[in-house]
Amino acid sequence: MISFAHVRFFLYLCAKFRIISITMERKVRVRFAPSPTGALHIGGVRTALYNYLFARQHGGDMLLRIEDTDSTRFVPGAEEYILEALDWLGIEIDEGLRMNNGKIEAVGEHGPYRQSERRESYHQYVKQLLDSGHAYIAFDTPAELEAKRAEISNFQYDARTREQMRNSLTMSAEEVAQRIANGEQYVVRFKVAPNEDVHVHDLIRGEVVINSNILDDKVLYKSADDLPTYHLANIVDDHLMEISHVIRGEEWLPSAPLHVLLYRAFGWQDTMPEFAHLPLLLKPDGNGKLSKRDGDRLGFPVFPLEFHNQKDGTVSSGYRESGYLPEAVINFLALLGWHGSGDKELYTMEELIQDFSLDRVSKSGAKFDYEKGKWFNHQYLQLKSDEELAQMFIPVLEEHLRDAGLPEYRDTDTIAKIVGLVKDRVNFVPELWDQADFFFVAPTSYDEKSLKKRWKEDSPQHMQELLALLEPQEDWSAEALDALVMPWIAEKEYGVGIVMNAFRICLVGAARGPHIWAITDILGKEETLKRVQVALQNIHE
RNA sequence: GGUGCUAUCGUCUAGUGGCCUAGGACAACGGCCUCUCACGCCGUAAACCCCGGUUCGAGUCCGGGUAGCACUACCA
Repeated sequence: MISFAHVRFFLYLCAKFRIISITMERKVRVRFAPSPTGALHIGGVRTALYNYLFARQHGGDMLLRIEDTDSTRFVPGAEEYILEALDWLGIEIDEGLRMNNGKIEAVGEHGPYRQSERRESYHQYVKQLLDSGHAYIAFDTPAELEAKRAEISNFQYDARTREQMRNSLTMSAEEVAQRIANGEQYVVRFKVAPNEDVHVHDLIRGEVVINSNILDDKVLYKSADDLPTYHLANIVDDHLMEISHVIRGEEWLPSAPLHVLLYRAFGWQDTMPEFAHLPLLLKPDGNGKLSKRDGDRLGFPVFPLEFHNQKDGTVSSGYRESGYLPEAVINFLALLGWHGSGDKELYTMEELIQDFSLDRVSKSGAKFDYEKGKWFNHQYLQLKSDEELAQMFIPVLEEHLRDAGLPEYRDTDTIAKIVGLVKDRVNFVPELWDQADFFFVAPTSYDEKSLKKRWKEDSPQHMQELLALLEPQEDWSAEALDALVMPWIAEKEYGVGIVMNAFRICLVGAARGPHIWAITDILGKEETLKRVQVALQNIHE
């Protein structure tokens, strides 16, 4: 006969010895729980990615919950931004809030998924802690606390000091009730037991032990806005939403013991999630956490999408708008803090899901290397077909040609052909313009350095002769032109480099670009000859 | 200040006691290719934070330093 006590004891053993709890194969459920306080930072994106990879690999669920318990820091549009960014990157949400064709939708049985909408459900848990003596009510005002901190250095609201403060531990029940009835504002604080070693098992760092003396009696709930703080809401929601693994940034490691204590106070230690604290993303130069300012200073985005902050009116650049491909951003981010067992560096999302594992995540912070990010984008750009790239390039093209308009002979097929000629030399789609501008606009000026080096005394003479040679030519194919021009150069002994570079300057305006016959092929006979004539008139030494 | 985490080329990292004369990638530099600029290919330079200990043997294990970072709110 198996009694309830037996089951409890078994669960206790499972919690005590991790090996058993792993073999129990609890359904994997992870969550990404951002705050809508602005654009989603690239470090947050990586946290979301690792959660997603972990969930997919274990056939589990990826949840998205909005942690908006601080009404003062709310930024309009931030929530949409976060969901849109994840959608763009291909990080799929199984439960909670997600983007569906540009509209926010909520899916799942554990909702609502915004903490501000879960207000009522936190009340009973605050009460539970109060009733069980794990928490108490405090009336100290922010000003009083500030004064206390100014008066006593290193002041901490804890077992040593709470007896001197204005709270339900130092007042009669009647006085507490009276104050609340009078509408006095209060907070509920967690009562941390002193001098206890709290063990946190971290999947990346192993056992972390912190003495409870350094923990303060954290505020769990504030009556002012009738909302819990992060710590309470987070634990309650993770429990209610049956989260199995909490994968979050290293900045949370110091408060993990508090969270463990909270799980215990609620009596939820048997189903407490596993923790994994990810290393931080650091500044490329110097030390410290990567911040928005670093991006501005060093000239690269730290946000996935461009963000228009409705609160302060600022605009921040994004990876998407800078021409990044989502698969490149994913690959780049995945390798910042994680590495497979071999030398492989190019991973599709599917391969990442296959190979990802938390025990191969680094323990130390990773400096953000923007140059490597460019390289990843280059790799993924080359994988795209010319047609796909042409579609992405056309908006850029139209932007550049706004006044001039697209020449009629530049149809989509031709654009794809042009893209194919220059794509291997760019890292980003917008850079295609820098490489291919002369296909669309005839040169109006000629690069000085190129002229100095490649435009010789005889060049006008050569170009005149070349013009005469090309004018009667009917077959304008690359092969035909090559067969016509090369023997002529050889016969006249002008030198291939001399003639071709001068020719190139006429057509391009500088000493750059793809093979010359590829250029004449796209330009066509009429435009080619015209450009040489114009150059002959305009180039003066 | 206190507590915790971390420590291999400039950067991301491989490395789980002998396969390490420390491997790969980005960036740098040099060469090749070539009508140009790129791309690409080939190559060069470049690291185990310091001091002890354990061991026949330490980048790898242990201790102590040092340094960096994070946290230390009625923010998350």
